[in-house]
Amino acid sequence: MSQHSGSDPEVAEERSGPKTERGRRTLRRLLDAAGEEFGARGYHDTAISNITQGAGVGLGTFYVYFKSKEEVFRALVADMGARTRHAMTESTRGAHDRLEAERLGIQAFIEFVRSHKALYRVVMEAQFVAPEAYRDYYRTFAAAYRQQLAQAASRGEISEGQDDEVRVWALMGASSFLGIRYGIWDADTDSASVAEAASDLMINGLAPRAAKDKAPK
Amino acid sequence: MSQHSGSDPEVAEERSGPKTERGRRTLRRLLDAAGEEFGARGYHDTAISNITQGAGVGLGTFYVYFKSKEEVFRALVADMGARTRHAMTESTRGAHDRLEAERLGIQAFIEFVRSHKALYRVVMEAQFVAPEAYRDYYRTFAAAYRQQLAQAASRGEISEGQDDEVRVWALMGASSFLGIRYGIWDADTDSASVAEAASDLMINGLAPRAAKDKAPK
DNA sequence: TCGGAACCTGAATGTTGACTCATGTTTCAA
DNA sequence: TTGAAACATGAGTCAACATTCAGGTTCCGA
Repeated sequence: MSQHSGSDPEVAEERSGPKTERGRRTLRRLLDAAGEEFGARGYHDTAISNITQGAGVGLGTFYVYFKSKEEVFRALVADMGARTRHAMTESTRGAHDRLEAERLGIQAFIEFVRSHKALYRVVMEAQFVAPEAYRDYYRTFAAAYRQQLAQAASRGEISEGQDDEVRVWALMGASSFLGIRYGIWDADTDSASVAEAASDLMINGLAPRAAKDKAPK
Repeated sequence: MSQHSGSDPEVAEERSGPKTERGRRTLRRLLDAAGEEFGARGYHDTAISNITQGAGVGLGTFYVYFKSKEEVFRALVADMGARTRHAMTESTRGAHDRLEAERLGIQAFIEFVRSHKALYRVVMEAQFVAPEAYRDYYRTFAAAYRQQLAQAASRGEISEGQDDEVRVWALMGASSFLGIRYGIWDADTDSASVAEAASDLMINGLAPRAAKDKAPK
């Protein structure tokens, strides 16, 4: 929950993070508070003093741990990237094939956004506040996704597409928008049925089903 | 091109816009300059003085036409909404059926983003600067898109989906991400082949093609 | 030719908020 | 016990705007 991923977020300290337990605790409080505040008010409407108050530390303390306002923000985006990938990996672990994994992934993503509304907003705002971090977020995700598709295709579970990079971005875009639409704007809709409808589209496409008991036209 | 849509953007003037030709020209210059600046530097890094300098007018003149910085921004988003819908309508006009329209639409969207990079950024940033305007942008788009799908389904051109709202958002998301990926980040890739690969996914899905000359498995 | 409506202007105002720094306080190894 | 490394602090600095305003200038009908 508050493990903040594997690789330490880049903190101000030239090398290594806090040296003492007290320091690590303070860093964690600052990161958590920053997530809350940025998520709730957005980057520009969040003052450093909001964050330090949220963390229950003095204003100056912030600059003991971060070089700038932007730096915490970047750390949060990187952290979210790791968490998102982790959640996706977990949710699709039990799938029997890629097609099932797609459905599970879409549903898990919507639910992930729902339960991390604030932090997910941070990721999206990164597009404007820290474009590099934003691109990394999606590039890393896309790379992992591509590999999944390639393996699935070689197993014959999905078709050989014309261009997996394109497929991956289309799929990420679909999930992303569904995440906003049903994870944030309309968080009451049953996520399973949304995922069912969406994965039906992603798996079978828009084309009319070949008629089985009825001649077409 | 610079018609700025049908319904006037909401200007500061309580009722009606500029009364004279000079006024209309100044308003247009301000809107164009605002689009340039916001698109290039983003909302928060753009100062009103940047806009007025770009438009070649005095600082105070801005407030003759707009109540606030946010107001121009909203006007720009609304304008872009109209232009986007217009571009999509035009590009799919000649399609023989909905499946072809999808491919044309994806390609047209990528090209639209390419040729309006700056303004498209404005739309995306609206998510944080003017959330209402952002939601309107997509809601209006979604409504029109749904209607297209419903009609196509009744004509038998596409399958009856489980939930057209979900399909529409997935499709918009896919196009949106492809627009960013291939319209902004990598604007050199041939848009036709991206659209071809993407529409193949949206039309036929990920599922392996039913074997015609080879038994499955 | 005149008056007022429409339009233009940029210096001045006021606020906001990121970041610094000089001065503590706490921790802990020797 | 001690001193120095690590950590904490918040008043003060400073630059960056958004917005206002009081005083022009231009246009046009009568």
